[in-house]
Amino acid sequence: MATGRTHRPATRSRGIPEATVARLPLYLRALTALSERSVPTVSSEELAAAAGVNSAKLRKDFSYLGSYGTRGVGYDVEYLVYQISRELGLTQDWPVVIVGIGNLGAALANYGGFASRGFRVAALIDADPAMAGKPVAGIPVQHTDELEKIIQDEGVSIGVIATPAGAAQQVCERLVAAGVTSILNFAPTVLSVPDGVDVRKVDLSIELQILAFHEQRKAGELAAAGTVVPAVAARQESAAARRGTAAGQESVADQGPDGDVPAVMPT
Amino acid sequence: MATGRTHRPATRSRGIPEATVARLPLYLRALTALSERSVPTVSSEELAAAAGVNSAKLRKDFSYLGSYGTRGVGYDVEYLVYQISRELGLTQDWPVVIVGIGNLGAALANYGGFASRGFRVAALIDADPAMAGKPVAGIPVQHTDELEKIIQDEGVSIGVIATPAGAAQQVCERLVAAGVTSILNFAPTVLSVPDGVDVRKVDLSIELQILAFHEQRKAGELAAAGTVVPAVAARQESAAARRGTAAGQESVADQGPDGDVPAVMPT
DNA sequence: GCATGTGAATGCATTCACAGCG
DNA sequence: CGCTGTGAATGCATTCACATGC
Repeated sequence: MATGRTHRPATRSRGIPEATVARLPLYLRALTALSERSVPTVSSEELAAAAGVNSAKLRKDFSYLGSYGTRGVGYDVEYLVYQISRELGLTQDWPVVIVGIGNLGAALANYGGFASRGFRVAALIDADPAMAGKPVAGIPVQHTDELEKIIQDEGVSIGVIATPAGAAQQVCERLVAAGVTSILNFAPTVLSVPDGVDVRKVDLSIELQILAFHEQRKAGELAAAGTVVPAVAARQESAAARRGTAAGQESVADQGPDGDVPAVMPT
Repeated sequence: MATGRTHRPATRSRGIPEATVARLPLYLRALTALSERSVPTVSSEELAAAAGVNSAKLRKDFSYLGSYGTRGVGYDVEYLVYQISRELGLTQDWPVVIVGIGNLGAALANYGGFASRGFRVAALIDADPAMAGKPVAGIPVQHTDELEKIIQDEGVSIGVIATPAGAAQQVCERLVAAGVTSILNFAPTVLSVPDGVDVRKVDLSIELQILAFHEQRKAGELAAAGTVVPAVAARQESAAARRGTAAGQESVADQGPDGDVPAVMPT
């Protein structure tokens, strides 16, 4: 397995549903915005709208954390910010390492969202000796040889993998062996990890493919209904023009030899 | 709403569950790898292992597409690759535009996974006039003024937003008005879109926060069990040392004025 | 009165387990 | 005989609707 879930029945402490956990950061962001505008209190309806969910769901989510609202009034913004931050573990400092400083790794290093909210880029690591010492986002890149040392010295438990797909599993194993127990994987590979290690995956091409599926269905439905949408017509024309072949089966799975693109891999 | 789901009951055509759609790209990737190694046929068990799911789920997923396997044998790799590609709409060409060519936008433009699988970067768009004409990944950046023209000329229906959070909603509206109906959003904001437009969100800081939640719980459980994990101990020491304050509530939500980080925003 | 908090109802998704077929 | 394909069973997540309490 490597599905990014801890599979044991989760030591019956306070079982917050996974789906709820995934929404807490959303609420937190909306609340932080309110807090910055000095809004003192907010109703489930308003907050739900800001976070893009419906209010019943939000109330149920919050009910897992405890009773932090006031009936007839709403929620105290500051208090909720604190409670959610604490629940998510953001009141402590989480050093993270980013491995693979290509295009994507550099973008991540520069990402403001890392620095805020208790995360801190403890080190940037790359296999290319030519990168060593070169500063990215103000932090000097270190060579992969240092990986274990860095993780132990800094007490890193969260690692970000932004290497090519071919290197990801090996990097993953070194991270885990050195003590990392949570991994955010940007490489398009299934990582296998021992029990107790969480993996979350961010996969650009998967997201695009899901969108394409829905796009296609929209187009199909419209066509069936006899509607003609200009943009769609244009796309299909130009697509047909560009593509030599008729149905285009074998455009799938050809993309030149690998090891070319800097930090991210084919599909 | 803006939850990235078409909310109508989906014109009873062939209702492939959303969860299944989200896994098809995974299967496709595993199958493509097998195909490249000229493996002719594969069992649900093997393929499931390669894709990181269990075999029952995989079989059920495939059953929504039709009966493409052979009992007692398994699935024909090439045939399945084709069927899934077709189902996902990858046998046609999808021009996409990327808006916001900062660090992240550039990484996306260079991303190999874009180019393969039927996606084609039709244009890179940025609001900074200084960027105009500058080539990124071999494609000249165009100014935001051209946005509508590009989308119409190229028949673009999928847009990628990699701008700062502040600009995202406005960009989104222009994309939609120009005819885009699917959006992949990297900006940490809730986009609101009209019905019929799909939005998918990729949010780095949310992923990290979810990992932190699980990390924290692991640490708690271990502590409760009296175990001492070196890495954890180290992290907590150094965290305490670095942080002046005791419980650290107000490290949340301070990160200097915005408009500093190139293509991606705070949290 | 009004918005929270929550049992109960519904709807999806996953898993089980085995009938069916090559 | 082995592996697919799928009804039936289970488990989660979302939604409904209203009792509860400020």
